[in-house]
Amino acid sequence: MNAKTRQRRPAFDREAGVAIAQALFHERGYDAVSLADLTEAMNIKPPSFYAAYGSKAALFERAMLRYAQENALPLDELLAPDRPPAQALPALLLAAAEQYGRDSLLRGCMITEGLRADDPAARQTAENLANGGIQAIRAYLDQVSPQEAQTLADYMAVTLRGLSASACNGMPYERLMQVARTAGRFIAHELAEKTEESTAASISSDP
Amino acid sequence: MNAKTRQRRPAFDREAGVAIAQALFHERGYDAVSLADLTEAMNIKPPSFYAAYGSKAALFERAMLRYAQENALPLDELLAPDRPPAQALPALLLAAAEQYGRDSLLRGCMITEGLRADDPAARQTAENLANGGIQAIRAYLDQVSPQEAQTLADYMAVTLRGLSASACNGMPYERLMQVARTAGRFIAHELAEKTEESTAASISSDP
DNA sequence: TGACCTATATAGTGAACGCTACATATCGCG
DNA sequence: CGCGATATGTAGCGTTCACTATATAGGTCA
Repeated sequence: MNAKTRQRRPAFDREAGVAIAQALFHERGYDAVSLADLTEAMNIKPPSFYAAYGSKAALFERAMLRYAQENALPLDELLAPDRPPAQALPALLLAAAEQYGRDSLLRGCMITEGLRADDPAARQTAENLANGGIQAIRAYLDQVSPQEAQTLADYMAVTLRGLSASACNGMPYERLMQVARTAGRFIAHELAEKTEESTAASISSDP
Repeated sequence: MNAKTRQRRPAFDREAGVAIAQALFHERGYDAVSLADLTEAMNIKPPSFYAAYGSKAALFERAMLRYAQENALPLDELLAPDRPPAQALPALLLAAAEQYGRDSLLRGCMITEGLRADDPAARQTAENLANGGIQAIRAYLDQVSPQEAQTLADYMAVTLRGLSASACNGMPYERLMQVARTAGRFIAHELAEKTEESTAASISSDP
């Protein structure tokens, strides 16, 4: 008993509470989920809630971080620097559409939709996470296609937000995927033309 | 009479009130605008508000109808049946981006963003108007490019929603326009290829 | 055991929400 | 001028919001 000086009694599983909150926030959005909704879903009372999480906004941040870790797109793999953009960007769009439309209840991107929260603190949290994703795309494009980086990054941002919003508004999975395929094909065509124009340019042999 | 403790002003301009509400709802969204915000902006008291408009949701509907009449994109002209889609669809995207990003305060599409209202009645109103726009695009494409109508209509819907969401989240006007130009060029390229493929094919001349 | 400590439930807090009962002020009309 | 109809201001309705003061139940240690 020397090692454990004092054991915290886990009267209720706090991580499980974060998971419950994550689902509720993803399903309905930050503002539409009330304290009463959360405490009822967790089967606890408000004082336990505040002892465990501090505030609704703080729990939202934990829920979004959990979402980012468990559900966010693997940008590191999708946007590996040795991957040509004509392959990476369509793959990213497909992966996004697949995730946004997969679960009929948890539609869209929790972070992207969190940008619309009325609460400033919650919105700021979402903005920080969303900026991370956008900057990852931008950093990748700065390496592989610096001339078109800004335009392509903005096009990706707009398309991803449109996919998330459309998913939230009920566009079926198959049609979301079809739009992602279409946008990906557009990008691939555009990049193919650019490559043809600059024929003898940097030839990065792909493994 | 000690003093006229209560003064009453002449009747206020109800249409002007709708215009004020339209601006507030567009700027902040339905849920983020409270009755206190509305009555303060109109310089009236709640009973006058309810005598004039019935409810917050009813005023939102009037404000969105006003928006649709005054600010909505001229789909009839942009999507005239005799206009080729390779010209009409990019023009629609450009017009949308132009409108969504023009006013730094009234960003995005009021109807599209109204789809996110928590209040069911307000959301239903927005959905009815939004469906009208989508169906106009779909009806145009059914005429001019029936084979690709569904996919192109969905692509347009996703891109328009992405443009509106990105505008609301602060993407600058010039970058919105650049994304719209890019997406429009993608569509034009795609449709040009389709036309080349079916050059000598069955030319079912529609009158 | 019994002091100690933490997490819990009871039962609220004040503020803001959309909305309204009521009395009073203004207007059109004779 | 007076009367009815109407619209407005004062004041407050009931509800819900995020959040908390207080006391107790239950586990951990001496």
